Amino acid sequence: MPIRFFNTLSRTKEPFEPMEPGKVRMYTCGPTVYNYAHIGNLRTFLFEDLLRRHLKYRGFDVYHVMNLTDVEDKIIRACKETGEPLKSLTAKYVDAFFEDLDALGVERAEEYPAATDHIPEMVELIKTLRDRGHTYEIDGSIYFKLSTFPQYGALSHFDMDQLQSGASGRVDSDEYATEDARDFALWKAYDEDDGAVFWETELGKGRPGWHIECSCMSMKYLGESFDIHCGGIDNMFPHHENEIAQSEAATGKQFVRYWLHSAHLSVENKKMSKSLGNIYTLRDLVAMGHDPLAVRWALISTHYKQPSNFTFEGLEAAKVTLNRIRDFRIRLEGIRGEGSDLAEAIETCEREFGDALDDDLNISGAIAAVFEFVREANRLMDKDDLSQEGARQALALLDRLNAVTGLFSPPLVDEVPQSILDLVQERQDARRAKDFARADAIREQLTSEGWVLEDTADGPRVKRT
RNA sequence: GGCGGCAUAGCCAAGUUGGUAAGGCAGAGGCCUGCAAAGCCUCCAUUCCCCGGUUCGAGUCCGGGUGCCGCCUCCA
Repeated sequence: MPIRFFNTLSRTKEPFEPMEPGKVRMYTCGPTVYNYAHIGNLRTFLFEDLLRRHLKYRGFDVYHVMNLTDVEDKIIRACKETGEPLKSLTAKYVDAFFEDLDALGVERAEEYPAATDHIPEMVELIKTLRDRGHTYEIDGSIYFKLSTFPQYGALSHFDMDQLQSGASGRVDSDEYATEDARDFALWKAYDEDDGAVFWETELGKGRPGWHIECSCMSMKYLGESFDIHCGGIDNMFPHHENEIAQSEAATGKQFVRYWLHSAHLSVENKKMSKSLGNIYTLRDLVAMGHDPLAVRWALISTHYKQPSNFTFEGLEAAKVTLNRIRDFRIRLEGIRGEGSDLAEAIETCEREFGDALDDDLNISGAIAAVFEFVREANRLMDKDDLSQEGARQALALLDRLNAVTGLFSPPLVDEVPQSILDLVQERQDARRAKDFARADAIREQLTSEGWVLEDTADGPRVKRT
């Protein structure tokens, strides 16, 4: 069965075939680095991570580019408010962004181009558009003339004549001195509010519009036509629509073949908003004591196209589920004897897992396949009938599936303090002396200090709660 | 006003071309255990927002409602 993706362009699931066999070139809209990424942003990045990992799992050579938007209205505003220079402000949040990715176990893309490193390329692209008659200039700013690109709207399926300009209530009319309200800026002439943020270029003194960086950098690193472009659903219009207009007007070629958009995340059934105080960053959750991998689980385990609801109850459930996998791995690692293997179950699990993800990244189905396998393997271990080789193969399976999802990794080994080990030993002595009251008291003490004690066939084991 | 998405057990959430409701969490009972924990077994949706229709058969198709959500110029 081929991989199929829901392509926003056609609004249908299509078999995925890259332009160049065996090689996938993809671009994903990255962070605007003026703040810490919130869990909604992270959900999208996790979906894209799953996408690239699954393509690699299926044998594709993936070349993935994610931009860093480091010049833009909100950033400039933040600079004004804090008095911090653009570069140092954005550098701080770029670092934070990569820290978050690492904590969540997100694989690195091949390239992370920053907008401010590509001003000359953007100028060139704008000049090309100008030469081709797609632009006009007002007061030093250059705009894309939408009337020269009649295909506009193909992605979002908006009928431009029916768009109600300003319906979202977010448009500041003063901001748009364009001929047509729908035209968008390619280059913004310098304004005093921009402070020290400007470039002296052939187009004059100013800065690029937001959309142009994605057209420019994606085509620079991936070519004028490439396979996959992703982003949050909110970027579909106008951002991605504008990217298409800029790119295709400049090259005359199809820009992107498959567009994949992730749905939004709500928090406790409410839209994230400052007034509700429910915009969480990864570091907020970690500060509350949550495991980043539990956050990964909570954010990745709902199909990307499905609106998802983040709840603390769900995060707890993710933690418990993650622990189930971790305990399972530890149990497998302890298997030594002879017995049956799990060849058939492994084959079934991996096939169902792969089939599910091939079907537009059906992560729920993939996870379900893994739990069927976990139960079967546990059953065999309960009967003491799993061979060491079988256990080894089961662990190898988990490693393969972990390479795709990042959900089945080995637990981090907790450093157990000597004081805790002493208590464990003391309890063992008490048990041997049949002083169970004392033994239970010690276990309660361990619990209160954040450790769970389990008596296993191989002796007592402590782990973090 | 326009466009789009979603409604499946207490919660989260899958359900290809219609064929008789995955999985996880929580809960109940049992096995195991000195007691636990972990694990395993059993139970937990005559039913998939509502009303019609097509069909031998619909969560899945068609028509009509209801509710929630998103986008409509720079929010992933």
